[in-house]
Amino acid sequence: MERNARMAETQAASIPSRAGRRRSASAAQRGSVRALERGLALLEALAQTSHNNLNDLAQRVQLPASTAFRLLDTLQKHGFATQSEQTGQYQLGVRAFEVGSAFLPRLQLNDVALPVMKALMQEVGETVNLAIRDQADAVYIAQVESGQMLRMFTRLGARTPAYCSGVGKVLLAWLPLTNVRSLLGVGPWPAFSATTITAFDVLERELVKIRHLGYGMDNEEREAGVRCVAVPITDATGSVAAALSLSAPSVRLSEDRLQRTIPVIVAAGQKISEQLCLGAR
Amino acid sequence: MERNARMAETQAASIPSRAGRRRSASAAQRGSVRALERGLALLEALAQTSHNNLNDLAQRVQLPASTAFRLLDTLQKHGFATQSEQTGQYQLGVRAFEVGSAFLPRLQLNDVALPVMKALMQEVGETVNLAIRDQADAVYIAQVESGQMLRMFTRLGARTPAYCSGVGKVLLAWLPLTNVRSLLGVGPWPAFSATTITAFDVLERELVKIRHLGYGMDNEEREAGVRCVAVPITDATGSVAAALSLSAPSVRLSEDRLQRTIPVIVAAGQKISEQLCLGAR
DNA sequence: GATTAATATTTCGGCAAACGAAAAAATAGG
DNA sequence: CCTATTTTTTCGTTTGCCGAAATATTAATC
Repeated sequence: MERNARMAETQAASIPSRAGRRRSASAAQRGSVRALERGLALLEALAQTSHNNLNDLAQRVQLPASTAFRLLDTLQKHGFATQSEQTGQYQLGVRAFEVGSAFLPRLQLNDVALPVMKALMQEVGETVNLAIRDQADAVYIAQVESGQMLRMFTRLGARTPAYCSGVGKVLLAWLPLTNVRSLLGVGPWPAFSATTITAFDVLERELVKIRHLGYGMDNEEREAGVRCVAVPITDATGSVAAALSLSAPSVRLSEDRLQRTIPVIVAAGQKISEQLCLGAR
Repeated sequence: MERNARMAETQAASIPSRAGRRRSASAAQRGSVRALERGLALLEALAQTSHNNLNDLAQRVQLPASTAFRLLDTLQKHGFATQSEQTGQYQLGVRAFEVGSAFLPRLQLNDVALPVMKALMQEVGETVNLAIRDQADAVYIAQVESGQMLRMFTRLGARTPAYCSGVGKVLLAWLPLTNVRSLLGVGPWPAFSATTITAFDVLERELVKIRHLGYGMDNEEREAGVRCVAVPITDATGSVAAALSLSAPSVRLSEDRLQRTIPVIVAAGQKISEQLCLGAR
């Protein structure tokens, strides 16, 4: 509260004494370490595409080539980037992967969630995903793919807006409404399909419904032809830590089959939640 | 070649003109961006343990607390770190995971390797791993776990010395011997079990054997009671890009069963390699 | 609930360290 | 062989980082 107030003030008014420095294009955050910020920006740029030459990268992060070079060189020395010997192109390094991998054990994934997810996939025969929330997005952190020929493609670590996905809406549903508003803004948000929710009041009603039912649906809101059912995973403190979802092509997920499937997914979500509580010493 | 010569020279002789600066404790790499280096060090520190308070972190990366604070603050603003609201402890952020996840598609994992790995696991009923080499280590980048009660535990993204693992030795086997020497040094290397190879000449003979047979074994060299068979995966250029392995408790992997299993693994490796060639436009 | 201890955050002046323009070297293309 | 493009190095300038120390915050102890 007090903290938020102060931060907002700092960011908005910013540096009352010294007058002429704010308009420096890339809005140097107050108190941030620029060199690190730039390095991280390069890391993200490297993560986006796999073939990057120096000039492109420099352009994309808005830096002079020589500066980008020095930063990339540093990233490389520490294994966060590599440079192809022949083409000279830059790629993401293994160390980025190693460090990133250390993020997962947070939810006791392998021990708790994955076995249940596998069983669920077996029972229903469709792809099962686990996602957590980051700001206004859902980030997929685990998945068990169905053996079906036609199936959803979601890369691990991929991110999708919360307002238009099953997992996303579930992750928002138990948040105070004011938080939801400050995360998403008041809309309207871009539509990905005919059924995408783009207005705040519609989303609000949807979230109420999700809280009431205990599960959420994505009825082709992100992508035409794809439905999904999502349930919350709660941690030991009782707050929503993640969302479990089952997603399938609409053609395979008739209203009938859907209704029969929902209890199974809900049960799986509860099972994971319970085990998380137990595991929390 | 010419490039290597120059690099070696630069690294070895280094800074012929200016004399007195090299011994500055944390050996500031020539031409590296210090702030970024320090930030990356913090990122790695965050990846090692999940509960980190400021002072511990600062200590571990050898920085004054205020400096570490500023860097962590920057990491946090960009989502690479988070700070627990109540305890104030720092953790790795989702963005680190997202960025790291982008590393995997390099090997067309989901499309090519994983299906074959799944099939292999089904057929043999033991855990299957995929690893790549980074310097003198092997890093696990994919795995399909067996349903067995007793099974190997290897975290994705984990790293193991190359000289004492099946995948590691395979990843070394087709490297020029001089490279192997400069990567590993001349030994002796620490032993993890009774059978760990600790001397260079022993390893050298082992690598010759692996090249000859087309597969490598780890006979409890890393951990007592664990055997594994590993085969190389070659990319479109014909060089060894990764290693595929099957690992199992020795009690389940008798000499007899082992011999019958080897051809299956070799075939799986070849299948992945072939498909990688095709996929390389 | 006052006192102490431990830890997290902010301040601030000095100066190393990062910066970027420009030159040089390497590489590719014609 | 020359030109065009991209990568790498150099170097003088100054900015933005640094870290000691002050302050705020939280937890622990009596």
